Amino acid sequence: MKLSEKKSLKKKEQILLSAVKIVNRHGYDGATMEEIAAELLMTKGSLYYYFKNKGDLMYQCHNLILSKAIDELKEHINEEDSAEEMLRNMIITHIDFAIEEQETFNLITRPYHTFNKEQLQEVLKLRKNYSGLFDQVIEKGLSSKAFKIKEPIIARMFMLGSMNWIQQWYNPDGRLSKKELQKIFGDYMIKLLK
Amino acid sequence: MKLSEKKSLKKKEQILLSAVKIVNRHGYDGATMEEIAAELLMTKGSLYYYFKNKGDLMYQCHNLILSKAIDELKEHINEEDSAEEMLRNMIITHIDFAIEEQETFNLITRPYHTFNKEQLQEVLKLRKNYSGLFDQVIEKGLSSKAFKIKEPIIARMFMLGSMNWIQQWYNPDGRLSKKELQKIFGDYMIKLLK
Amino acid sequence: MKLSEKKSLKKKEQILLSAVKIVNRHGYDGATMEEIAAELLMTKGSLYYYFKNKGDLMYQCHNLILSKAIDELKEHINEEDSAEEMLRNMIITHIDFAIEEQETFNLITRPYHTFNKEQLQEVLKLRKNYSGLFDQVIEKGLSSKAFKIKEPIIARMFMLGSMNWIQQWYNPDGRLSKKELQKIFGDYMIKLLK
Amino acid sequence: MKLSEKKSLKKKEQILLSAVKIVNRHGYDGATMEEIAAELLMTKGSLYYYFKNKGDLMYQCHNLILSKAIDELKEHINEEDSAEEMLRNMIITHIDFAIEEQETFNLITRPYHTFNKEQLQEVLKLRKNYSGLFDQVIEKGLSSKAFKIKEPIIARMFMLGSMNWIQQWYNPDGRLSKKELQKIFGDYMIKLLK
DNA sequence: TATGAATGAGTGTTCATTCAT
DNA sequence: CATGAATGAACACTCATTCAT
Repeated sequence: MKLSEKKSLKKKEQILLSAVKIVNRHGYDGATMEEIAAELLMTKGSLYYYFKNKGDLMYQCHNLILSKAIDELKEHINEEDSAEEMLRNMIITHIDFAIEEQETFNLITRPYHTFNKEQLQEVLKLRKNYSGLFDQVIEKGLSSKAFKIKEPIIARMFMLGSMNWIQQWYNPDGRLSKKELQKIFGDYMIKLLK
Repeated sequence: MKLSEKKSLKKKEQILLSAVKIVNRHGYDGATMEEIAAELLMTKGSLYYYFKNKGDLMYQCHNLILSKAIDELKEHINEEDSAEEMLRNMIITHIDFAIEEQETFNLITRPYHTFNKEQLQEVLKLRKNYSGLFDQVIEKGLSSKAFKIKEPIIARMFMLGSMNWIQQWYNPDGRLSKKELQKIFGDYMIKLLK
Repeated sequence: MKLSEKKSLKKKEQILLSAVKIVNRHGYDGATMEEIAAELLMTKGSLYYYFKNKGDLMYQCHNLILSKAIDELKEHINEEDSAEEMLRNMIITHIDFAIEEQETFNLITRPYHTFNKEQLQEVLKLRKNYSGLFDQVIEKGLSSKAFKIKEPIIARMFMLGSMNWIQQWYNPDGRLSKKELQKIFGDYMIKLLK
Repeated sequence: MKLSEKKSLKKKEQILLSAVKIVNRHGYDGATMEEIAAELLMTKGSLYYYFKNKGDLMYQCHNLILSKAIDELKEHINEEDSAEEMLRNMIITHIDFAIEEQETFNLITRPYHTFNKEQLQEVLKLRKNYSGLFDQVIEKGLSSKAFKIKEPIIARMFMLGSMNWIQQWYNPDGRLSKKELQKIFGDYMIKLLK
C-alpha cells in the first residue's frame, strides 16, 4: 500500500469517528454532512471525496461500531470459561456499547429506511453474526446443562431487547452505576436461562 | 355538543388515525403533512384547520396510542386476579401494541427531539403512568410473595425493553404466531420475577 | 330603504371599525381576515358576504378614515376665522388622526401595492381633496397677506410630511403631551408660512 | 485577506444591492427571496449561503443604506462651515437618499415588525446616530445665535418628517427638479430655525 | 485533495378565497 | 346570513449533492 493510500484510509477513519459522534448526538436523519465536516474543520464538499454519499457514510458508521462490538464479543468466547462466565462478560460488553455508542450501535429502528438494499443486506449479516455469538454461548450452556430453556432464540432476543432499551433510560448520574447495572442485568439473564 | 362539533371531532380522529398509520410507516420525521393528508384525500393545508402544526399532530398521535394502551392495561388490574395472571394479561396487551402500533407506540428514541417542552412533559407523565401500572403489579406480587426480586424497577425496565424490541424482529409470517410469542414472553417474565 | 338593508349597512360599518382597529395594529398586510372577523366573534367566511375581498375591505377602511378626517377638517373652514386660526385647528385635527388612527390614516407608503387601480384612483381623489383643504387655507392666508410664501404646494407637503411623521416617534408617555405637541407644531407651521 | 474571501464579500455586496433594489420596489414584506435571487440569476437556496435568513438580509439592507447615509452626512460636518451651510448640505443628502433609496432608507413604519430584537437595537442605535448629526448642527447654530428655536428636538423631527415624506409624492418628471426641491426645502428649514 | 459556491427538490406553514349546508 | 371546512398558491428555509478551480 502506498503512503498516500494509507493517509487516505486514516482520513476516512477520522471522518468516520467524527460522524459516529454526530450520529450519536442527533441520530442518522438529524446528522448533517455540514456538522460532520465541521467537527473535523473540513467542508462538507470534501466528504464526498471519501464517501459516495450520506447513506454510505452512515452505513460505514454503523458497520464500524458493529464490527468493533463483534470483535470485543469474540474475545470473551473461548474454551476455558463456563457459558455463564462468558455470557456475563458479553453482557458487560453489550451494555457498554449500548450506553456509550447510543445511536450508531442502536440496532436501529427501521434500518431499511436508513440503508439501501446492499447495505441492509450487509448490516443484517453483521447483526446475525453478532446475535450468533450470543446464541453460541447459550447453546454451549444448554449442552453443558448449565442452562435450561425451551426457545433459545426467543430468549436471546428477549435478552438483547432488554439491554438495547437501557440507552433510553440510563442516567450516568442515577442511583446505580453502569457497573452495578451490568451486574444486575447479568444476574437476571442467568436467572432467566437457568 | 352540537352536531357540527361532533363531526369535527370525528374528522380530527380520522386525521389522527391516518397520521398514526403514516408515522408507523415512516417514523415521526419521515412522515410528511402531505402524505398524511393524501391518505385522507385532503390537501395538507386542511390539516392546519384541525392541528396547530406538525408537532402538535405528532404529539397527539403518540398521546392517543399511549392513552389507549394505558386504558387497556388498567382493565387488567383488579382485586380478584393474582399478580401473575394480571401480569400475563398486561404482557399480552403491551406486545399487541408494540407489534400493531409500531412507531407511535415506540417509547421513542430521543423524544426531546420530536416533542416540545410542554408535550415532552405530558408524554413523560403518560409514560410514567404506563410503567407505574407494571410496577404496581410487580409490587403486588412481591407483597404476596409470589415474586422475589431485588430491584423491581430495573426488572420492570428489563421487561419493557425486551418487549419493545419485539417490533424490530417480529415477523407475522414467522415460525411463532403472535399468540405463542405472548405466551413465551409471559413465561419468561414470570420466571424472571419468581 | 328596507330594514334588512339598514341592518346590513350597520353590520358593514361594524366590520369596518373592527378592521380599522386591526389594521392600525398590524398594518394592511399584517391584518388577516381571520383576526378581523374574530374581533367581532364572526368567522372569516362571513366577511365575504359584506366585502368582495380583502382589498375591498382595506380600501373601505382607508376611505372611511380619510372621509372622516376630511369632514372634520371642513368644520374648521369658514368665513369668520382668520387663516391662521383655521390652520391651527386643522393641524390639531390632522395630528389627532395621525396619532389616533395610525395605519389607516397613514397616507400610505406604496398605496399602489395595497389598492387596485380603481381604488387607487378614488383614494388619490380623496387625498387631493384632503390636501386641497390645506391649500385653500394657505391661499386665503396669502391673499390676506397673513402668509408670505413662494411655493405654497411644496409648503403644504412640507407641513403634512412633518405631521405624518409624528406617528413614528410619538410616545403618549413622553415629555410632551399631545396637546403641547399640537401647539408647537402649529407655531412652527405659522412661522414657516409667515 | 485571501482572494476568495474578497470575492465572497463582493458577492455578498452584490446580493445586498440586488435586495435593496427589490425592497425599494416591493417593501420588506413584499420582497421574496426568490425575486432577489432571480435578479442576480441565482436560485434562492444560494442566498442562504451568504445570509442566515431573510430577516438577516433585510436588516443588512437597511443597515447598509443607513450607514452610507450617516457617512455622507458626516462629510458635511466640519469646523469651517457655518451651521446654515452645513445644514443645507445635509438636507441635500437626506433628500437624495429619501428619493433614491426609497424603502430601504425609509425610517420604517413598524420596524419591530420587520426586525428582531438585536437587529432592532442596532437599527435604533444607527437612527439615533443619524438624527444626532442633525441635532449637532442645530445645536451649533443655536450657540452661534444663527438659529433661534425653543424645541430643537421637535424641530429636528419636524424637518426629518417633512423630508421623509417627499418619497410619497416626488415625481422625477414633475414641475420641479430634485435640485430645485432641495433648494426650497433648505430655505424652508432655515426659515423655520431662524 | 480540498473548497467555495451553487443548486433544486422537498417540507412546514400561512392565508385569502370559495362554497355547500 | 353565517359558518365550517377545504383548497391551493405562495413563501421561507434546509440539505444532500455537484463541480469547477
